[in-house]
Amino acid sequence: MSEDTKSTKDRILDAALSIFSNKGYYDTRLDEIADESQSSKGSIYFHFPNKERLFISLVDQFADVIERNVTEAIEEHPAGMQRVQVAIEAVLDTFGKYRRPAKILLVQAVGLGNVFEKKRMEVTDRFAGLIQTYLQEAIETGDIAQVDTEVVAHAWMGAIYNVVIQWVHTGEPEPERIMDALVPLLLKSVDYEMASVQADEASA
Amino acid sequence: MSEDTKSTKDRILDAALSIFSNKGYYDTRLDEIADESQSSKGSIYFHFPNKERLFISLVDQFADVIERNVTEAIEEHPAGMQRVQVAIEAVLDTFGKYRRPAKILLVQAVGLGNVFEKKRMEVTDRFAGLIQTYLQEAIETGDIAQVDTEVVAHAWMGAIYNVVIQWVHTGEPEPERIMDALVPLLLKSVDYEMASVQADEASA
DNA sequence: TGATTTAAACTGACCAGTCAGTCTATTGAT
DNA sequence: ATCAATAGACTGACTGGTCAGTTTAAATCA
Repeated sequence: MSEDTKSTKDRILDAALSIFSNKGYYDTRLDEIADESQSSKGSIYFHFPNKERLFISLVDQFADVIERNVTEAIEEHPAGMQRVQVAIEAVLDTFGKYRRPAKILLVQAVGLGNVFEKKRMEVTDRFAGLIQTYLQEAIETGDIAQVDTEVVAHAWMGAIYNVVIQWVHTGEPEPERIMDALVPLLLKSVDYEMASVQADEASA
Repeated sequence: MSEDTKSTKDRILDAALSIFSNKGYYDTRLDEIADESQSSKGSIYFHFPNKERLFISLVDQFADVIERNVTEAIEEHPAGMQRVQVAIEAVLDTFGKYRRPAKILLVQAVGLGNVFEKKRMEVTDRFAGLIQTYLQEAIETGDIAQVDTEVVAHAWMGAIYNVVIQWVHTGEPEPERIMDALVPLLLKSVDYEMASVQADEASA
């Protein structure tokens, strides 16, 4: 499916992704999206009710991708710390593969005022909730000692986000280096010495 | 110094802080700042060249406060991991004391487009650089083993930022709980078992 | 043909930034 | 002491560009 056989809606989404991720929400003009998508303003407003929703649909779309990748990666592993590790790796892997959506979610969707802030909280809570659940499981299976799972979850998310943001901005450190340094760091922070999980994704 | 004996410029800064932190940059109207500061639009433009610079001066102001607090807290401690610990505590302490400036720096200054992004990078790099330096010292003194200080620095900053952001948004977890859970977490992540540093600030 | 989709011109609310003018305080001259 | 001159701080009505969103008409499809 090349660029010109795609549906107009998809072309609009692609263009929006590209421009929003570069310029941020407020510096992006709908006319520019119309241009870049080889369509028109009317088209945009046919497919989306307004600028806000167009942007938010990009956020949602990517949040879904991440969540799907995590739950898929997890299901073939037993409950406990191994799941936590696999989940982190799946998130990092997804960010690594989709740099522009990552920038939208982690950078451009922040600080846009309260409407967007609410949406961001929603996504954030969704992920933090996931991490908390898996951590709780790991505590119950005895893999790690009792910890404040709420703080740990948010701290981990922040750590992951920030390292990825740095990469999104500068191209450094590369995903591989992030994976090598960050995963052990996070696991150690709850006193878990990791045993390397066989490289599933890497061979795919 | 009560509200009405303050200089106009200070009243403008106060109002700007309050409104920017609540509504974000783009949803803030200069007319509203003029209102709230009991001054006028002309006055704002007398003291600041434009909206952007007014906002940025708030960011700078707070970044300076943090850096000062950190360097002050540190100087009475010996190089090594104890400094790292004290630095983290000083940052958390400062965020805890200034919730609104914290929100400006951590939330409202993100995603505003490239001008602001540059400024944010500058501040971020400044702090990450500090942390990296202290970590490097701790490695040299043998307090901790070799680690990827760049990744660790950014991961820590992200962890701190994100937990604080959560608190800024929801009021939970409270600073004390953050301090209790987060500091050991971060130190453990580089394999350092902390010995509680005597409570300097607490008694002040 | 008629329903959907797209193009392009158009509208008008909005708001950052301007500026002519006022107000207040300080200085210096008589 | 009184007045005039100057400067710095401040006011708020006004403007002009911008751009999200609308409208209308044409094209494409079923």
